[in-house]
Formats: sequence, C-alpha cells, structure tokens
Amino acid sequence: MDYSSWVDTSLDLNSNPRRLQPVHGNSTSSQTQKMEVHSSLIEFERKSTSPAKQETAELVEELNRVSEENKKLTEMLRTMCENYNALRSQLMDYMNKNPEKELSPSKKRKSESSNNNDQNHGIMGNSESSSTDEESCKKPRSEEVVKAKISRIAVRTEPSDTSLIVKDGYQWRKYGQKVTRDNPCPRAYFKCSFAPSCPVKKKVQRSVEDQCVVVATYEGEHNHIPPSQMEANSSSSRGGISTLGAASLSPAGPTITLDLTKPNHGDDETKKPRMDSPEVKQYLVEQMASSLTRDPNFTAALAAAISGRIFPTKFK
DNA sequence: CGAGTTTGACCGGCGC
DNA sequence: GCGCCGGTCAAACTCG
Repeated sequence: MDYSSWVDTSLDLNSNPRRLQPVHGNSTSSQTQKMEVHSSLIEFERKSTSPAKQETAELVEELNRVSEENKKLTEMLRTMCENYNALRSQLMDYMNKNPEKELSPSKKRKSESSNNNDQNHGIMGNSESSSTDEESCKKPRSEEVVKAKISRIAVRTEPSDTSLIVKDGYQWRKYGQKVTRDNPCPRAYFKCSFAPSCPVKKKVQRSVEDQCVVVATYEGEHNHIPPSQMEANSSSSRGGISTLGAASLSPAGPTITLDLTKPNHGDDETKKPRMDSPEVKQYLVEQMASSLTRDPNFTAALAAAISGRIFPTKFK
C-alpha cells in the first residue's frame, strides 16, 4: 500500500483554500497555473478587450480549475477510505486464517485450572474456553480458536519522552512491566481501565531499531466508547449542523465506521449541485478528518505509515 | 484515603 | 525433567 497519496491529499487540502483566492495581483500560483490562465487570457482577448470581462474570465477559469481539483481530491479521499476499509477487511481475513502466528503466545495459563476466569471469558470472545479437552489446549484450535482482535501499531514519540504512553483515546491501567529477551527496553502491560467489563489489553514496548518508536499491541476489542469520544460526542451534539452521513460511530463499540462512499455514490446524480458547494465540501473534509482522527487505530496506523515513510528502514 | 503505579515473585508454556 | 521466557499477580509504594 502506498500511503504517499494520503499525505499528499492532506497537504493539498490544507493549501487548497489559498488557491481559491483570485489570481489578479501578486498571485502565488504555480508556473503551470499561470500558463493556463495566461493562455485562456489570450484566447479571451480575441473576443473582448474589456478588462472587467478579462478578470471575470480569469475567475471563471480559476473556479473551474479549483472545482476540478476539488473533484480529484474528493476522489482521492474516497479512494483512501476505500483502501483503508479494504486493508482492514484484509487484515481481518488474514488474522482469521492465521491465528496461530500471533495469537498462540497469548494462551492463558489458567485456562485449564479455572476455566471460569472472567478475563478469559472476555478476551477469548466467542471461543469455547470451557473445553475440557487437554489435547486441544496444547495446540491452537485452528480457525475458531481466538477471535480476539489483535492489532499492532507503531507510534513515533519524542526522544526525550521515556514514558510508554500511547495516546489512543482510551484509559489504561498498567499491571506489569517486563524486560524481554530480544529488547532491552522494558515492555509495559496495560489493561483497559474499564476492566473487567472491557477485556482489552495492550502491550507497549519501544522498538529495538528505533527507540523513538513505541510499538503497541492491542488484544481484544473495546466494548465501550472511549472516554475522549464521550466528550467529543457531548460537545458535538450542540452543533447546529446535522451530519451528512459522511461518518458514523458504531453504537456497539469504539470502531468508527466510515461511510464515505454514500454521499458520492448514492447522491451523485441527484445532489450533485449541493456536493459541489465549497461549504459542503469543506464540511465533508472536516467531518472525515475528525472522524479519522477520532479513530485511534487509524491515527496510530497513519502515524506508523508516515513514520515508516520518513524512516523507511525502520519498519518493513 | 483511594486510585494508580512499581516491582519482585510466581505460574505455565515451550524448547532442549 | 529442567531451565528459560513471557505474562500475570499482588504487596508495597506514590500521588493527588
């Protein structure tokens, strides 16, 4: 997956409002933009010599160009989100097909002695943890073993920041720390502060290769809304603008379900004039950006991707 | 004083 | 069987 287009998109979005400025006077547009405007200007001069009309033509030309660029950016955003969803589904498929590669070490030692453990009940999700078959305990129970969602993210931190804190919107309670064999940096163990009702755990450890990078491994899925999102929800509810369906929060959990394709696909024909409105587009962009930034998994993955591009040798 | 963190001990899996 | 190692527990400690 090439994340460069994602970064480019965000950069373009940031710089876009400036390009909406009229081109007369000290324009800062690029060389090609000047040439486009200039050529249209020459063509227009054949028809009219009025300076006011020339300016109007320039503005119309610029408006068309910006609209075209907006379309491209919208398309890029949609593609980006589709890629994101596709990646997530691929990851789900992969983890379902290869649970033993990452999940087997997390087998709980108490599964045999006390199979009524509260935490195991949650972590193991819908697995049959009450099995009395000792054979099956020794080997991973193939595809339906552990469906606890395991995700791994890398977050770049300040070199001076020695704390193993990954800000992901949730509150965590540290319950252990260990120095592992392959990494001199200690690994910290966290449980969700909503435990035992929320069974999610995470392990945080600095990368061996780059100690500025903190690798966090999440096990399980939160069954509650992150505390940071509770505040966001309460504050956003007083806003007067209703949502455009660009993003929605799953009521069952913290996973943010992006539905970015709906406005474009479903309403493309009927509501196109409204979709071309700069206000609507700007709001869409803001909505999507806020939705993405509220998703800890996405922000963390994005940070990892960006840091991976900046330091390509660190993560492969 | 309660909640959260630290840290050494303990437990179970796994490889030899 | 033994030792190593990762993960967890829980008492002691810290902090607001």
